[in-house]
Amino acid sequence: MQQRSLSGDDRLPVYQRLADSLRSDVVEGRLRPGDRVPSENSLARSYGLAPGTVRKALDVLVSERLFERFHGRGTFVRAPSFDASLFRFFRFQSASGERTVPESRILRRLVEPLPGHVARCLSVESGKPGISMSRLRLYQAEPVLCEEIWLPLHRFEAFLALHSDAIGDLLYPVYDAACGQLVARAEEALTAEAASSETARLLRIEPGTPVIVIDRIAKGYDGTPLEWRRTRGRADQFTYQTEIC
Amino acid sequence: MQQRSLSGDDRLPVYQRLADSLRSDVVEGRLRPGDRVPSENSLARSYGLAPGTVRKALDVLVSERLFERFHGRGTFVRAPSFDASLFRFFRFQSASGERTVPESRILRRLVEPLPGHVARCLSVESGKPGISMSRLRLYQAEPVLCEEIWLPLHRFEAFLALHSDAIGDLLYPVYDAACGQLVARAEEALTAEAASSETARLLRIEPGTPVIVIDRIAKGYDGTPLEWRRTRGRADQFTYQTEIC
DNA sequence: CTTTTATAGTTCTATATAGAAGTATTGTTC
DNA sequence: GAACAATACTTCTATATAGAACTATAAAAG
Repeated sequence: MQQRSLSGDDRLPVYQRLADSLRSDVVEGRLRPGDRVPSENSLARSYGLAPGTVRKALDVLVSERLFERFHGRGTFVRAPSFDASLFRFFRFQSASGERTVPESRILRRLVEPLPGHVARCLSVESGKPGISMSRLRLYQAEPVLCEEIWLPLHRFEAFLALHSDAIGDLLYPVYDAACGQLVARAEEALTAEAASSETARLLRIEPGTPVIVIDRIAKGYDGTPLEWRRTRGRADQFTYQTEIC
Repeated sequence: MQQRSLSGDDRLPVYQRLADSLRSDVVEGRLRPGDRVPSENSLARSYGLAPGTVRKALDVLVSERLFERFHGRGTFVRAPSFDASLFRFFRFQSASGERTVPESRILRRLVEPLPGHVARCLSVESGKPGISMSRLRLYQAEPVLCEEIWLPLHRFEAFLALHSDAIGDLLYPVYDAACGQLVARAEEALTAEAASSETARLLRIEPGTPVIVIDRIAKGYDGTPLEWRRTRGRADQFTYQTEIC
């Protein structure tokens, strides 16, 4: 274990610089989700720091939800979890109450120029080619959500080549495996609107009925936007709960 | 400064027990929002603990957003802020873009038996008397939100006696001043529905238009539910933004 | 093979200490 | 009075150390 030193602005506290260093280990792929982070003592040795300082750096990353710690086992890079976010809020009343990932059915997948508002969100020039998808999500054979998804083609060419039945119910693992694109976090914006005829047909509801609309921009560890997604679902099956203070 | 000792389950870590002790100082009113918390050193002295242990206890309470610290100034009991929560999400397009508290107009205030679902949320028996209010909130003379509010009468009798013009645009300061009821946090549940004729009339929209519905239960520092509130606003002026990971 | 025991690793708690960095007040100088 | 300097107080950073608590693996015992 060789001696390592901290780069970056040396006016910053040491624990911050160590946190930055470890964070960039994740951003640049030297540490991947699920990987074990070196132990506090070994980090202290290899950086020549006091254990307390190392621990404080890890505190930062744990509170960012980038790492997670387990008493006696170690510290690990946390794997982000997204679908909880959607399916905690849409309550698809299963009599039993168990939570399963809904079935996904891709209705359409083709290459088209990215529309302006999507291109802006993805930080690419408007008109550049993108992959456009329509997806329907079903719960116990009932359609519950419909989605429009856009990907920038230059990052996801390998995705086009995939057979439809090679794509499971979750997309992000496929993005990783086929295109090397890791989704780290996402920004969501929630609103409501009256169902268009198209949406109403897909969700089998009356046009004009309120639907919840969730726009999501998924980003990599380095912050580059990877996917734009708009999800619609029946408002009467939706509640978002939160605590404020 | 006399020696103090920690009560509670002595199998818990010392810093947790100190955090519990300070938290109950807030719950039981010995420390109020805005108050200064004794300094880390003086807490260490008075409890006979190492400064690092005290600091760790304060870390807990800061991360709970109960306290806030200022480098060089001190540690204080944080005053909760609620209206940000609503008005960050309803964007009432003011050309200028400044954020002001909307005007409030109480349309109705009377004593009625609490309906079942409200009584349950307020942890009182169904049928017990409550204060029922309708309130309209206006932004630049435009009605933007309408609210139904219920209070348990036995805690808010003094509120009935108030003249209408003694009630400002914000209710929680009045609850505190008139009834000694401090709101510490709230649980909110958000959904959408089609506007009823009543709601449509108040908000000056077409019946059937999607509206956002926010149910809120406001609670005191000790967790007792104090107020039930249902707020409705035009969905087309609403977005809720969040980051997930 | 199963169970128990030892051991080595991990995070977690707690102490003690020293000084840096930031803020508010008080006193001094002009 | 205004500007500056000294001060006392605050939180913040960093070090060093010791042992508790927990987990996984390896060794020993049955």
